[in-house]
Formats: sequence, C-alpha cells, structure tokens
Amino acid sequence: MLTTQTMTSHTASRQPESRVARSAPSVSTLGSSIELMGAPMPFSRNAEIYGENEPAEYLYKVISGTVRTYKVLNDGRRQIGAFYLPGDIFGLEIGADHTFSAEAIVDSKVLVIKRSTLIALAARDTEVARQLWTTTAGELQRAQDHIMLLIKTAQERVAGFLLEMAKRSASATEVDLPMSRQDIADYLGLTIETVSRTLTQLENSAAIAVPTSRRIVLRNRAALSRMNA
Amino acid sequence: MLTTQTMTSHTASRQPESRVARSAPSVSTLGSSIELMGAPMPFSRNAEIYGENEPAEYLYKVISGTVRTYKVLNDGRRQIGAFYLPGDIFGLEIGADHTFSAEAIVDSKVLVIKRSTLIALAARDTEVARQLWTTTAGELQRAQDHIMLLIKTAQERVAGFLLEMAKRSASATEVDLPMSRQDIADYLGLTIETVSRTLTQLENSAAIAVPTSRRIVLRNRAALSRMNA
DNA sequence: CGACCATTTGATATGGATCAAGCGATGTGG
DNA sequence: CCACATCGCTTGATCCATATCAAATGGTCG
Repeated sequence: MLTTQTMTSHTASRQPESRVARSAPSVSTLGSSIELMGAPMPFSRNAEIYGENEPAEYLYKVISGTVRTYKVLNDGRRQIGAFYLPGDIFGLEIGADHTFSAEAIVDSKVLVIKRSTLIALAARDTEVARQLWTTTAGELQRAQDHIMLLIKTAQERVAGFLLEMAKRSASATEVDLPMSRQDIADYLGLTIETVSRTLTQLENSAAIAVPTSRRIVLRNRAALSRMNA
Repeated sequence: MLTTQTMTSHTASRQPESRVARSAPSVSTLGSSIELMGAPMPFSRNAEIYGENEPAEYLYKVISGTVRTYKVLNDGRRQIGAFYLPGDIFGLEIGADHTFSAEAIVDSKVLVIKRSTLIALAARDTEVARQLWTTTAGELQRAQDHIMLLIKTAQERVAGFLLEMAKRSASATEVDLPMSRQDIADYLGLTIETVSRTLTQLENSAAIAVPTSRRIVLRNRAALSRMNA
C-alpha cells in the first residue's frame, strides 16, 4: 500500500520549506528534535497513511496539506477523530498499534519519524520525554473538547467547529476548509444534510458568509461564540 | 446503602486491604512510587474534590468509592467525563489547571499526591516519567472510546456502558452501579428517562436483569456486545 | 407513618435523520 | 469546444429516536 509506494518517492525534500513556516503553536514543541530525524513524505488526496490496528512504528508531523484520523464502526458509520494541519503531530501511540486510521485529505507532505528512535532519545533526554508527554496531553485535550462538542445541538457543533478551524488558521476571520461536508459531518456526528442546512442558516443570520463551499468568512464571531455553548 | 456501609468499616486501612486489591490493571502502574507519598483522604458523597480551572496542584488515586469528573455548560447541561473506581488515577494535568471538576459519587477515600513531587521525581527517574505519560495516554484512550460512544444510538450507548462497567468490576456478570441514573445519563449524553427506558427494554429482551435499580446482571453478554456497535 | 428522592412509565413534541430531487462546478470523451 | 457524466453540495418532504412534560411508583430515612 501507500507505505511502500510513498516510502520510495521522497528524494528531494531536504531543507525546510518556507511555505511551512506557519506551524502550529502548541504541539510543535517536539520540533527541534524531530525535524532532523524524519524524511518528508508525500501522500496524495485520500491516500492512507496508516490503518487502525497496524503497528505504530512511526509518528507523523504534517508539513503541508491536511490529514484526518478516523474509525469505522461495524455498520459503516465513520467517526473522524481529528483534523491535522501543518505543524500538527499525529499517530503518536503508547501502545503497540494505532487506534485510528489516518488519511491525507488533500495532497500532503508529512514528516515520518521512527518511534523507537524517539523513545530511545527520551530515555536519555528528559526534555524529549516531556515533549512526548505534552503531545499526548494535547491530544487528550482535543479529545475532551470533542466530547463536549458531541453533546451539543447541531448549530452549536457547527459554530464550534468553525471557531476551532478559524483559531487554527492563519487568518482569524476567514477559513479555508480542506475537508468535504461529509468529513465535517463525520467529525461532528451529524449528517451531511444537517451540516449544509446549518451553514445556510448561519449564513442567513449573517453570522458567516460562504463565498464558495470550501471558504467560510466569519462575519460575526460574537454571535458564533454565543451559540457555541 | 452500600456507601456508608463500606465507608464505616475502614478502621485499619494502613496496609493494603484485600478488598481493594482488585485494582485497575492498566493505570495502576504509578502505584509503586505513589503509594508512599500521599495521605489517604476521605470525601463524603457529593463532596467536591477539585473544581474546573483550579490550579492542579495535586493528582489523585481512588482507594475506595467512586469519583466523577464533569464539566457544566453555560446553560446548565452537565457532561460527565469519566467515572473513577478504586485503583484509578485522576486529576493528572500537564497544564496549570484542572480541566474538569471532580466529585465523590459515594463516600470515598482518595490518595492525594503532590504533582510537583512527582514531576521532580520524573526528572530523575525515567520510569516515573514513563508512568506519567502512560497515565495520560490511558486517559486519552478513554476519551476516544467515549467519543465513539457518543455517536451511537441510545441502546448502543447503554449496552456499551454496562459492558465497560462490567469489565472494570470484580464480577464480570454483575455490576453494582455506584452512580445515579442522572450520572449515567450525563455520561452518555442522554436523558435520565431514556436511560431508564433503555434499561427496561434490555431487561424485557432478557439481555440484563435489574434486581435493584443500582444492580445490573448481564444475562446475555453476547447480545449486549452485538448491540454495542 | 409520612416526606422525600430516585426511578419508572406515559403522552406528546421536536431536532435531526432519512429519502428524494435539484443544482452548480469540474472533468472527460467525442 | 461542447454534451454529458460525475461529484459535492444544497434544498425539500417526511419520519423517527430521543427529548420534554407530566404523573405514578417505590425505596429510604427521620
């Protein structure tokens, strides 16, 4: 699968690209140690990066593009665990296997880091150990926020999602969504129709504008925050 | 009820009690270092152990009883983050403050450990550092499972909850619930009425028996597992 | 015994799912 | 370059699972 294919094709991506410069603030702490150790690997749109229950030999850092992690239930329902933007680290496990699957949402470049290397390093370097812990704690924080989202109304979920994406984007008022309505729906625990209708509703109430389906302008952040909980 | 009764009989709780011996398997790793350092502290039913946003000076280990962590939204909706049984560690934060509130569900004894002590220890002892990380990773795992619960139907949530509690209990087929229907509802993102009706439904379908409202007998685990996802 | 609180049960309302079309953008083959 | 298929998104009509509102029941404690 992707593993082998992608592994082979990473000849020229040695020096840090400037496009990547706007990395994530909180989780990028592992940066210093990590940048050195992995090869940037390209994944095309919808390519699998790893599968649920596969051995977690590597962890990953998004260089460009966007990644989703997800689980699928017996009957096909899919739950997206998280979206990862440039600078974000994902796939770090403490157990032997990955607990989610991961896919590139758009063509993406991902730094691949061998876990054993990092673990070995952590045994000697307290700072690395602390950064591994911090990364896991960051994931925990996100998961807990996600739980709080899932008990809310559709409007609150969508508003919360937009605010979250805006906070993580470069521009605070304009969000460029790399993911489809289906991805959003599966993240929020709603249907695609409800997500669409809710966006229309928010647009009609002048809280947002939707110039194109993948671009959302936050017109009234206060209103969104108010309906966020 | 069981609450007071269990509490009153702890005159000699210096040496490990055999009743407590059946502690959690995964998260109890911090045990060895921790047991030495904290004082067991009693909390009575519904007593607050810490509040959301309070400085996280301590972390905690349940000795006896049960603890719930929760958040309350603006409009009063309460979400329970987790239930902690004897052996479980809770309240471990990496940030400065607690992100949930914690309360004893029944009269409980809780070991209180100063975080700074443990952090200092972790700086020298790799094993302690790893245990802190593992504890956080365990919480992450739980939170992710919780997310998967929250996208399911009422019946699936309740079945999943019962199976989870059974797995954590001493007896695999009989669950003694320390928490109220309201607590269960707020954990599962349902109303108390829906929880009650669903239990009745499961009882009618012979999947469970409910001899008393706080005691559930799993009569047909396979059926429960089947409806779990 | 009587009051209180937790739980169950019943009747009705409703938010979001489901089923079904329509629409606009993108791409493909003739 | 256009006709047409495809895909992602929106919109409409209806249904249903769960919430809400309301009352009855049962267990516990003073």
